Amino acid sequence: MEKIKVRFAPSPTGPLHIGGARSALFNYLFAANKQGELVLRIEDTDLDRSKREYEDEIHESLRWLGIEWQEGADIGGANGPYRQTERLDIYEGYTKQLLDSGNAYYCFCSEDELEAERNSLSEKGETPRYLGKCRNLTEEERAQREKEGKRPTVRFRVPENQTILIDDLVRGQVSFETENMGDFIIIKSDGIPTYNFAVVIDDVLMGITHVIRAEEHLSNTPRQLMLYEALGFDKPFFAHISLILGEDRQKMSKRHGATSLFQYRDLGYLPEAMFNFLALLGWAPEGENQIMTKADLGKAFSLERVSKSPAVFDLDKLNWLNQQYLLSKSLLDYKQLLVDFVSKSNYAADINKLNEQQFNNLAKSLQPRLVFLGELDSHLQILFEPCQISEEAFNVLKDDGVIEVLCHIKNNLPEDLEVSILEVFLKSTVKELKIKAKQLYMPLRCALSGQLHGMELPVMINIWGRDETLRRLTSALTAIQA
RNA sequence: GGCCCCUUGGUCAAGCGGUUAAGACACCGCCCUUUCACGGCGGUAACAGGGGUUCGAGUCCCCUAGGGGUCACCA
Repeated sequence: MEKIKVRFAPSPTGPLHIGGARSALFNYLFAANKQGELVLRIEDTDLDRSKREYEDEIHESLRWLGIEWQEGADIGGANGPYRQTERLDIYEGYTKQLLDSGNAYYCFCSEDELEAERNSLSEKGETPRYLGKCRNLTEEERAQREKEGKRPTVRFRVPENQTILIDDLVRGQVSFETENMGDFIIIKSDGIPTYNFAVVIDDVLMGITHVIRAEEHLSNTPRQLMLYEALGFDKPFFAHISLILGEDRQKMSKRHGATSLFQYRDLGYLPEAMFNFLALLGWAPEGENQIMTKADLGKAFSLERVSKSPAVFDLDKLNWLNQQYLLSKSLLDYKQLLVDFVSKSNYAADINKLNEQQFNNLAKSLQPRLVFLGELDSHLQILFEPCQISEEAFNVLKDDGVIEVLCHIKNNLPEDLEVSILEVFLKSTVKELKIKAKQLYMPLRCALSGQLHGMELPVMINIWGRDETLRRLTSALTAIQA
């Protein structure tokens, strides 16, 4: 059987978004499942918006996610170049072929004219489209316009009254009528091909067997199919996957908060969690297990199980997955994660001052608590910034008996603040004062950290040291009595 | 607006003519516990509506409604 080959073809006009990442991921998983190959092609025909830095960022984002490809702009390959602006001479021959066969023609209409045409059609309730003004220009008319200095576009002549059928691997058979399509531009007036044209030629020349892309491309597919036909190319299989929506069921956009992959990386999400999460959006494995490695996912993936309906991006689930992956790290790996993450924060120096024992305790205490590494900051703030007592914490401190408990601790705090000694001390204090554990730990936590939640008290006290701990106790007592 | 696609709990989703309609996240409750977490156990909650087809419909067909996509010299 022919080797499966898929591609991900982003436009370098911005950072890699969640949706793009998911398309890349599905392509990758499909290839992995079939022992196929993945091509990474850069569709940079929008000269104004394409930027090399975005291209680099997209490559970097994909690598971070854990996606690998066999051919691409950054690594080359046998079917390059992989940047569309470097393939202009290739497209030229096919344009000529289409022009010669009468499947394409020059169009001299101005953008204003075209817009006016679309508007008037739209007002009449019809599909805005090109009506074909330049469809049958004579040689003379053409020469005349050229002499006037007009730079033409090249349009594809859409066959009339035809039904174009798409056999889509996820959506089944979808049909479009050519009558409301209008001749579309394949070469812009600056000589650069449009997406619909370049994509067809590249997919064919690069040997792509399966085009897996987002649903927004579904309505472009009939145009591409006509191009395959006119050029005499064999068609690949198509699979259009549904979109990812924000919580308000609208297409993901900036107002949905973090939408680029790197924003999640910077927030401290793990690539393996993101990979797992994205794979589960719009696809479901056969079993009930949700936590799956890259290899598991590759083994299990199939287009038949890809959902047709759009999926809402569920941050709660991502958070849960991330926490699960964080929890599964060894202490050593977890510490490395903390070190890397904290190196970019304000507390790098403070962390550096901790001895190994303290850092181990910190890491162990943090591991079951952090959903994503970005939450680290608030914990370190409690540790290294002056105490700010929150309103809820203050309410706890106002309870009966709190002052006695805090005073007792203040007066009896051991000299040696070893964590195990503190644990024993707190436990015996509970017994000694004949109170419930909660009546000791909660007020003490509130007094020292100003918060209701946080790391184990002995760990924090050990890091603060005797002076700082006493200072915090004193100031909390003062605040209560004020 | 035209065209196309989609519709099972709040969310992701299993189901592919006969099920007590899975599972996961979230939520709630209980347990564990040295507070907070982690963990364990349990619970609430769904086939958009209306017509058909069929002995039987979440599953097939039609209509309606809702949502989404697309109609560029953007991809």
